[in-house]
Amino acid sequence: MIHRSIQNALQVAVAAELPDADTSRVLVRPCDPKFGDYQSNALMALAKQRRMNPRELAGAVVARLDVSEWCSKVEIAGPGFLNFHLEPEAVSGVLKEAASSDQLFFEPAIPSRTIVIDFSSPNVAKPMHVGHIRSTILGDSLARILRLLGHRVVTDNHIGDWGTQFGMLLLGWKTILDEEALEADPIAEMERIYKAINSDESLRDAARAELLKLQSGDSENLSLWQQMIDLSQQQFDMVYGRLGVGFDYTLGESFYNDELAGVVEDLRKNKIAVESEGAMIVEFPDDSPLKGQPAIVRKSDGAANYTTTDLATLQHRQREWLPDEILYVTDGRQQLHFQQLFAIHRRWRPEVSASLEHVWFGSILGPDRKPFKTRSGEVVKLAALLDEAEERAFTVVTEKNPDLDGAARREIARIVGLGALKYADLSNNRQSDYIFDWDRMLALQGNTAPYLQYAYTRIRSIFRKAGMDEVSAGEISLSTPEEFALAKHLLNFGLALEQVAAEYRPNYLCTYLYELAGHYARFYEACPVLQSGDAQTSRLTLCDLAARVLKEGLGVLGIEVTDKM
RNA sequence: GCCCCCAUAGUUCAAAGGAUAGAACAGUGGUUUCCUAAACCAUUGAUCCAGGUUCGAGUCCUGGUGGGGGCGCCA
Repeated sequence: MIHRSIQNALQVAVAAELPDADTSRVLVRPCDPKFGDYQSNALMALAKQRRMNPRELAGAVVARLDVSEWCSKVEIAGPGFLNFHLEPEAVSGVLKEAASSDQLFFEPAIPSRTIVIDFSSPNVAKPMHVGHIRSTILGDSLARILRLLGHRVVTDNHIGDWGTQFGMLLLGWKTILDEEALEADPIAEMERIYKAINSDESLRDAARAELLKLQSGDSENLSLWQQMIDLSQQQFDMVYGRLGVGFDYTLGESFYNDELAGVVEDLRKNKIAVESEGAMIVEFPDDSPLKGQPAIVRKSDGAANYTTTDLATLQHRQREWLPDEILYVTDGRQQLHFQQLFAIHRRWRPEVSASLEHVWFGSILGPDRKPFKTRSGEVVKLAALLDEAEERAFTVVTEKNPDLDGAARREIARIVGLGALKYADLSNNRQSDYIFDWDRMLALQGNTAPYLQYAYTRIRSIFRKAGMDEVSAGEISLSTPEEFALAKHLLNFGLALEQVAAEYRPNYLCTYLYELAGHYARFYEACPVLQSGDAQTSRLTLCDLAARVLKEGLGVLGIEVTDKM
């Protein structure tokens, strides 16, 4: 990548001028086109530390800098910025190379890390709902992006398959289960019996008794419990199938049951956990934000809770996969829990160096800025949400392209509808709450999936018209501003991927792809491809590269493309 | 009460301590004998308040104001 070459050259020049400088912080980044193609502001910081004049330092560094292989000029601007302007021949050289390679403007990360990603985590016997969508989509996208960059990624769906709710479910199953309803819609029926038992105070003791039987290994209850899990997993698989989401492992909470007592005992022996009002708790007297907010690791009834399960899970992941990093993709409301979990783990396993990251996200709100619900105030089920996305997209496709046959329109609607839904989520900063709005996400203009998918179809349409599927590599000439701008933007795909990986924010990639589609649209307006004579092969190559980057970029967001729409 | 998160055009969102805060939607005006006009071009308009650190602050620190969330036996 040219960017990296320039950065390396700059680091060498800085090291020669200032032998004691930490050049790892000397970075080169894309910048506003009015200043150049890449920019570095590192010299201002270095000059400041040394009480030097930043422009003089810049002058001295530039005198030692040779980037003529890639740049037509390097300027010192403002208080001490370096602005780099790319040489068209250098850019077209990289494009030519990429055209005949699988490496699309990015390089594998060195070193490659092992990253465990914990996401989605639905509950057994409950419908997957809108609350699971951000975790599922974000986690899947991060997994894909980190894998593309060459990391070893382990995805683990930590489903909620254990806990007090099973007492009520078991009691309901034995007393009020409607077999036919279960057959027709198992999740709805399990939800119904749970609600029925839960709302009746007088059944509390009976439900508790069922729970105890389950916990002590009663074979009937274990078998019913397993049925509930299997029925739920079928539902999960259907939703994941539609979303194109997969997991390497599905290890639910129950997987760790046998380890919980040992974890608590270990914490007690090491004086990390202490008894309080019959429960075992961990306090954080030295940890400012956690002070006064103890975590319970064993309830007074002797049962462990989720903090303990998460500790056992951590231990298992550490032993099994030796991760460099573990990501927890969950709602921001669980921040306290994860701070406590990480703090306990640091004390319990100080030798473990894996970095633990809570990759949290904000809420999805309705137009009224309250949590997103249906009109009648119900939680929105995920399957219904996917149906509606496809249905709304089908209406649009039918309106825009009535000549396509029904099956083709259905398939396009599936790709466009699900793409729009995912992109609306991923294109926002994950930490923001965002307002769910069908019309905006499916809009045909603006920063939406349909806009990006449309850019792709326009490229494919050119190849269809040309009667070819791909173009054989040749010289690339970047003679117009639109061609040059598009080409230069293609080079930065890898930077966008790295930016996502550094902060676990796919919205950076969305922004990059949206800009790419914009550059392509301007190129498309200004530069005829077919019937452009000598320029045709060069322009077709540019089209093909843009299409490949769009497809791969959307692909790692979990979004498909289509040749026609 | 304590703790956490958030605050940017009319609206929805961006912004690696960097340059004149960037888009989109909505609004207004324009572009098609030409590869999909689901497009393109032009244009109006914003950092909650008060201090501080810095050559430079939407970004970091302190104190307010407003909103959301969490606080020992749900996850």
